[in-house]
Amino acid sequence: MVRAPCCQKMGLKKGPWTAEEDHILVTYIQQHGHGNWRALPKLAGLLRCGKSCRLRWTNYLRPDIKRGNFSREEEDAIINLHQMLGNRWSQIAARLPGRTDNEIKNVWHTHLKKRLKSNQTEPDSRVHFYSRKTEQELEPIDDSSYCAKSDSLDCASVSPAQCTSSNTSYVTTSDDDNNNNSNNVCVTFDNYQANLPEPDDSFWSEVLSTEYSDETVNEFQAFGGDLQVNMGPTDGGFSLDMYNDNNMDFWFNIFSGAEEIPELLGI
DNA sequence: AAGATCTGCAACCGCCCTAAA
DNA sequence: TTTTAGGGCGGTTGCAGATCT
Repeated sequence: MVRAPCCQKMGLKKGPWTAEEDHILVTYIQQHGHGNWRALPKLAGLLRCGKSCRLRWTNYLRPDIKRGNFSREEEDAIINLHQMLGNRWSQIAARLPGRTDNEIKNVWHTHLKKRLKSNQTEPDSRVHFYSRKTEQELEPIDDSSYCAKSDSLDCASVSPAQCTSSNTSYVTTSDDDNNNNSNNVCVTFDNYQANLPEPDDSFWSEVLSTEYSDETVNEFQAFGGDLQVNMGPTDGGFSLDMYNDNNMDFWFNIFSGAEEIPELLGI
């Protein structure tokens, strides 16, 4: 058997798809499914290679694709996931329903990479919160502040090296947005140290036991590696997610909401 | 107003993995 | 065990529209 060149056969069309081609492809797949991509264009009457058809379908024509701009929440999710997964776009896409790996890859290269680069600071070991207060007015932010100002909050992550065994939590973050012109300021863990207790064993135990059984947590930990907890802003306030370094299939949302996390952090 | 440059994104390329022959 | 087809994936390209000068 000799491998036939996929997209280099004479007479096969390349380049942008026309509305008519889209219609033919969608109609065919709706009626017959896509089964064998290589055979599909011939059966459907398209002068395209199977690979081109597959890409057009998966990246553009699939009915479950969400079109339109990415929300701030989605962008933050991509940034967080990219920190964990690197350029594994398909894995990132799997966690963002309706978005394709190609779309996420484009957003990363055109928006998010620049956003991170322009705001990048030295890596540190502080947890960052943002408020519309001026730096001189730093003070502990109460729950209602978080709720009301969730749209001005940026990325924060809290990552204990071990959920149940560490005495001192390891706290890290990415400094994502020092956007002064919107009067946002960065409130660091250091600034809060007097008022914000470091999350300790009891904090993580409480978080985990609230939502998950011991069995689930044990299974989660059995894969080894560090338990990681990511906290970031969402439309509703905060989302706290737990994942395992060594097995990305383990990904749990612990909380979503404005109230619980500041409360648990003792803010 | 027009040409130059930049930006965003759809599509392609080529490598890799897996299942089947 | 080897070879191949099929499909998945990440990197890159090229074009069209937007913005700048």
